[in-house]
Amino acid sequence: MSTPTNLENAAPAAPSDFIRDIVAAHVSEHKYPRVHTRFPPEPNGYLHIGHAKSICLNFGIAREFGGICNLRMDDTNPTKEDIEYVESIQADVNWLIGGWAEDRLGLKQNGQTPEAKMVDGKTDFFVPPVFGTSEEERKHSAVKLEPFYASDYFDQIYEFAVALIQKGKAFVCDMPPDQMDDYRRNGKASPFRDRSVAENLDLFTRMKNDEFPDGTRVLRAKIEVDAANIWMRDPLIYRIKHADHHQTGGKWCIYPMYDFAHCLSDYIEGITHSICTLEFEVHRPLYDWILESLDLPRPLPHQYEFAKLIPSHTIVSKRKLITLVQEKIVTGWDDPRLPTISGIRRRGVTAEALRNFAYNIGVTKYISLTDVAVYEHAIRDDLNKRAQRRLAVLRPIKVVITNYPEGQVEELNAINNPENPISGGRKLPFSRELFIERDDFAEVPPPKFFRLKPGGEVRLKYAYIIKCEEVIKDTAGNLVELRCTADLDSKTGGATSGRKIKGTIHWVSAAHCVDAEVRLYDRLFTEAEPEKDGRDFKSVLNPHSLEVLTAKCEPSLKEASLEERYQFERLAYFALDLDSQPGKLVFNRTITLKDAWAKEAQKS
RNA sequence: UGCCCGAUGGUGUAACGGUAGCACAGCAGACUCUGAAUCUGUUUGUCGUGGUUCAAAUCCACGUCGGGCAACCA
Repeated sequence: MSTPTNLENAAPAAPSDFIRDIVAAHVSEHKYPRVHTRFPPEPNGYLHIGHAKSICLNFGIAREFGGICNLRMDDTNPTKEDIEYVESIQADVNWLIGGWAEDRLGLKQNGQTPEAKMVDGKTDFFVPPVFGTSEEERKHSAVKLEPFYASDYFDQIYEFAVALIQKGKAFVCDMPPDQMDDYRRNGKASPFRDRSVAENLDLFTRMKNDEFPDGTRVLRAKIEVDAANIWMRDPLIYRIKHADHHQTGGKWCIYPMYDFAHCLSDYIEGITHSICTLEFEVHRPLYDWILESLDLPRPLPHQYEFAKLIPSHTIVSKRKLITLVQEKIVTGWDDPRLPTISGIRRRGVTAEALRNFAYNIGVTKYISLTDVAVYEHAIRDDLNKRAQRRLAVLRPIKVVITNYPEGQVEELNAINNPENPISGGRKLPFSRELFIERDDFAEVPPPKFFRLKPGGEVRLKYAYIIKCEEVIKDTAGNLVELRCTADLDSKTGGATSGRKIKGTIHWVSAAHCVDAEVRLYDRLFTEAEPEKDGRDFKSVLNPHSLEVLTAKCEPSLKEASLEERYQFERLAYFALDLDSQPGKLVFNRTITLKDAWAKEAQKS
């Protein structure tokens, strides 16, 4: 999005956490020629706010230490993955790192796969990154770039498996799945554990050549039968799966498991710091064992683990996100109520706000629940500096200024953003008939109410001080109109404009305003932990997570753009939605302004 | 049950043997042509018990509590 040029760069100078400390130590001792991280999502769902934390960590490190961060699709399970997700992941990553770390993004030339070369007399596989480009440059470049894919390495990973067999460190196991699980749980050796290298090679080749049905045979690493760490109990590294792959089509009927593919993918790409979440901690010995068993010529990557983000008042598990989408509880993966990156973006949150949030929450190994208020604060903080102020009335009541001439129109000066003087101003039409916010009038005012009330005065922002003279109701007793008089000398800058009036309210001119659909989003769940104590998250859905209204907007909003952010004064921040058409404005409420009055009103 | 990891105010995080700090939230006030923003003040904390030390959130031991893993998922 376009960024006002004079915005202070709110991004804090240098984040610090235990992983960056490790990287910094490696840099100072020149352990690696260059820091190289990676962000390796599986394309089986949309990226969410938890991934955003990981992206900010991995690209942040690349950025701070002059390194590179590869984007890699961790696509070793074709039955769960889809090209739709590959595409959404790229869009989301580009958006989040745009203008911040996009030049650290490691990609590869379209179709490029690792080549075998000799290093120190050993066969090696390596695929170099292309980096230092902006998204814009990539779009116009003749050389097409794309993410890395674990599936690009299936040939090499297969070779590594063969090498492991040849070293006597892997074997083909014919046990049925249930029995194998049972043996592993009980630390018993597979009866096939001691097959000869020749037989293993033959069987593995035949697995690859489509001679066996799914589930009949697997390749297992030969490590330890009864290791304390279950992941070291002769873990499975290749399985037969007759399924077309979104990248390799029908080429393979065997696919490597995560543990085998991931460390080797890291190695092939020259990754130095393989940063993942805590649940992989127990896999680390296996990660190291595989790489160390293969006698590889280049420095090995190492794995470091951190606690994933758990935000309050939402859910982040892919399976449950899918449920919300499929059961149409939300409108799609980019529903602005969802914690998906595409939903967050559509809601109007900027990438910078999301990055600042990621910085604020830090990185540790302690599993914690992050209060959504921290997230909301990051959004408000960003939007306050960025958003153009506008006047709009969500729930209108009509006001007639009885002492203002009929047919007269004044153009009043309004400031676009008091936080940002160079953002300039605009003209606001004022006339005899206006709309004000329903909540800004009370016939029977509660204590400390300093908005409009019968016989009371209030200031219209940028305009006059008005006094409520009469309340007009229909026969049913519903409020239809307020008749007010204005202090005609009190216009901003006028003789009596300095009068102390406690309340200032927003308004629009009835004859000049434009209608817009506004979608008022709120938290999707009413509870901080929707699934606390095994409760069904659907039982705590917030019934008011979306309210749609037609708002009365000042006319300048006709020129609203998708890139801009708006504050409807005294209400909330809004962004134009994708659904907007020429002549039909649709705004998403990104987040409300803090509302001290709501808190005060609740006390009484 | 085994193995691994963790524990600092309400929440999140810092302090790397030497004054427990910051942010969010809360509360009180100032300012205000946004009850926003801004500013000021403020409540609340080192899981427990021992030990080492002049000195422990930090090192050690034991315990308690919480979490992860035990998929032909990643």
